Amino acid sequence: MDMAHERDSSSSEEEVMAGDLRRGPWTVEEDILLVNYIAAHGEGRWNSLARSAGLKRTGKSCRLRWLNYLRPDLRRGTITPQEQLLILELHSRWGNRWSKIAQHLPGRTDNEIKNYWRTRVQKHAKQLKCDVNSQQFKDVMRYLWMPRLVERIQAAEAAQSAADTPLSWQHGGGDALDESLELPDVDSFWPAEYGVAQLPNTSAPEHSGTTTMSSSPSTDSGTGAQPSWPAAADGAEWFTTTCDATSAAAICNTDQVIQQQQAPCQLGETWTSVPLPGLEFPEPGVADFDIGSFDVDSIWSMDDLWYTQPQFV
DNA sequence: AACTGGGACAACCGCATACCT
DNA sequence: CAGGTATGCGGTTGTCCCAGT
Repeated sequence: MDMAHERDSSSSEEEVMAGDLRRGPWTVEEDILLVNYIAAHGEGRWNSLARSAGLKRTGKSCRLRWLNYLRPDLRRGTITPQEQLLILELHSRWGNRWSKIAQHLPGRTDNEIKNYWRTRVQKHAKQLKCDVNSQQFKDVMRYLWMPRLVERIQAAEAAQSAADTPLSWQHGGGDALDESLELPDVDSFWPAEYGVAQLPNTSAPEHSGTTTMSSSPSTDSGTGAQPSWPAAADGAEWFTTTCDATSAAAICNTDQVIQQQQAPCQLGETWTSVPLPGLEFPEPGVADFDIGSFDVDSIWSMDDLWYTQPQFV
């Protein structure tokens, strides 16, 4: 979206004048003034910059405009599944520390991430009639959406390597991905410090075999506590999302015992959606986090419940 | 065609912290 | 060390656009 540059700078009727200071949407002329001034003198000292550049704006306003819109290294366009995955993971760890989260998404601003969270993620929580900070909703993210995102990332990767053609992340291929966005490699995109542990390819981490909750290795404290899982072979990386029967059952409001896969999802593996035993599934019914629409009932009923498990190959 | 409601995003506001004198 | 100023951050609001009616 590039509303500011489409706006006619003469349409200033709605803009509020507070004393000698302008407020409201920025005009093209103001943008040019700010960009040119920063190009010549650099950024910083925003109050004096605003005056020197001839902008009738507060320093705060100039800084925000520059950081959130005019800065040349901004990456505009659709939030990719990789970025979504990272946002979910980092938010689960740090909460609403938007600036901190944004530092790990090059070219994205804290404002953009914050808006994404409010418009997409909180919307889903609202649809599910639960608080976005509730354990219930966190479980939905952790056990359904995040594995699904991993699945989609890997599927797209596979498709890309097979066809070596531009990809669309959108369902149905109707909405083209911003062409400026390169599709990053999952392994390189997901650095080890983002809550991944090393585990062997051939065996899942030891678990009780009961419904004991295996908490995610990522913690909100941000202290970097890592799980005491076995070391990996062959550089395998494990995604922190774990599939746990208790939480899955809670998510689905059912007492039915769900086959659990307590091993974290491994990024390097092939992921498959597996129907629950004894149930028939016409189509995968997991929430689609990207397109922003899904059937709430499909989350909460058993009819469409799928869970994801790593397929060892 | 007009209206309306919701989504998406830009911008503002208040507070906290850092920095400077 | 205290006070003032600048900057950064998170929450909230405002505005535009578009799909549905």
